[in-house]
Amino acid sequence: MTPRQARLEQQRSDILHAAASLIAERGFHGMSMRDLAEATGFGVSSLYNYFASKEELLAELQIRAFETLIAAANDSRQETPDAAARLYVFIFNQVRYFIDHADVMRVLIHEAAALPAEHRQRVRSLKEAYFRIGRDAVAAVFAQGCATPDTARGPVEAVALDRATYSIFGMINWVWAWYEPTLHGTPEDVARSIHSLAVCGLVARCPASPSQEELPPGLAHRQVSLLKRQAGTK
Amino acid sequence: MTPRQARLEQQRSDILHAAASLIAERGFHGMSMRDLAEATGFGVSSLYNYFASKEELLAELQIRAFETLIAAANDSRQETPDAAARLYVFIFNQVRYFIDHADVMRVLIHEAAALPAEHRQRVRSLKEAYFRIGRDAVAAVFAQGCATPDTARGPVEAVALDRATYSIFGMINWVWAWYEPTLHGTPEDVARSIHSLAVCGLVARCPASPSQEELPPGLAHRQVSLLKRQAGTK
DNA sequence: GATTGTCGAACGAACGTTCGTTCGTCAATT
DNA sequence: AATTGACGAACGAACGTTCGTTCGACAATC
Repeated sequence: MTPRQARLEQQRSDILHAAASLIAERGFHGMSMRDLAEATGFGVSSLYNYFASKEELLAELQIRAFETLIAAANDSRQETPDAAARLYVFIFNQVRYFIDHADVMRVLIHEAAALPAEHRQRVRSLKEAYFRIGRDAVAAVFAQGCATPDTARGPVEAVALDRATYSIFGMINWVWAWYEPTLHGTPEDVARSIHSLAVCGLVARCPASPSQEELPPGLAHRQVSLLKRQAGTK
Repeated sequence: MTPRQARLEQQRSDILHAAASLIAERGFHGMSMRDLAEATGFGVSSLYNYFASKEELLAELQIRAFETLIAAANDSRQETPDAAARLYVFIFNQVRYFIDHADVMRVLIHEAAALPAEHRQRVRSLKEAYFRIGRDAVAAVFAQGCATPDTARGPVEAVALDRATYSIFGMINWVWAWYEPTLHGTPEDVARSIHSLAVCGLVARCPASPSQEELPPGLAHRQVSLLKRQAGTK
């Protein structure tokens, strides 16, 4: 990659960072290109050297975010054979990512509908791919639980599995709305609470508590950065 | 109430209905007063006979919604002595309300930050009051679970209780993002899935399954309507 | 019972501002 | 000499809001 392209990519990334912050604060329609220009230090018109329109800027932001999320989830997929532990890794990765990039998270959740129809489909398919990864992790835990001798549950229907998966995503996605580092513990605490609720529930005796044992420090704890910055900047 | 006032209230309610739908679709900043005028059949300026500003319209929408939610939750609070069953009623009420009024729900979740500072505080206190109701229900289930002899859990710390409560709210609040009546079962199915996940988890043997027994058909199933319409008008 | 006055309610037009976007220019880099 | 990238100026459109006016219903007056 020529230094020309590197510099261009760097500045596109900077603009996306600033845009994520502003959109998270005021919504897509609430952020003006003049706001974004002031935040980045560019003139208003210079932004159009990097993105064709305001909408394409939003689309690029969401696409990059989901691609990063999917890559991180895939990387740490087959680390451990235990289903409950794998689910914990999945939950923790996403929780920490959302806590580290709260503004991007808000954009992902809030502004899917603001996209033009063309980019909508691309983002939706990425979202569905990510959902399937999560559902596989949930299904594995489900199957493992059903295999225990003292439960008489039959095989889980697909609809119920979908509902359970969406509910678990709900717990994770809602973190942006309430989490305060000074009030609610570490990201690990949050991930443990969610995982424990998902696997064991509020009152049941928990047959699998993988939250205690430490995670492999490699891929699972790898720092995922949505909009990658060049080394040395900021 | 004089028929004059009744008519005025009726039309305020109509406008709020239309606004909820438009804001849910495009966001607060994405809805223009001209859009709202066209949707309601009023002229643009006539809207200002009913609301002082666009922001006050949003504030009124949110305040009414939370007041309705709180009233419904309070009504069905002490129906049954069983903690798990009470939690189910709480979950089901909110799930059904969100399914019936998906647009209002989206406004509540998305547009809290768009409020001016004055109304912000009022909405926030309502939200906190509602949270406390939910947390009490969760705490009761927690305490009941801890009392069972085969678990060795100590008393639940306040922080963990908060995290669990927020997570359960997350499952419920996320429903708007995925629920499709033709794909994901009835509202009762959704509430049962969430409640089962909250109380029993994915794999644990469930000590309390109150979802099977029917609910009292009175207050718990009472239809809650956010923006009350006069009888007889569509 | 006709006339008059009051007032709420709805409107079109226009306000000043801000929106996203385009264009021509010009300095800096290659 | 050629290309890139940053810029201010300007565009038409749309924004939230205000204004003056009009219309029709209802009570009080004659």
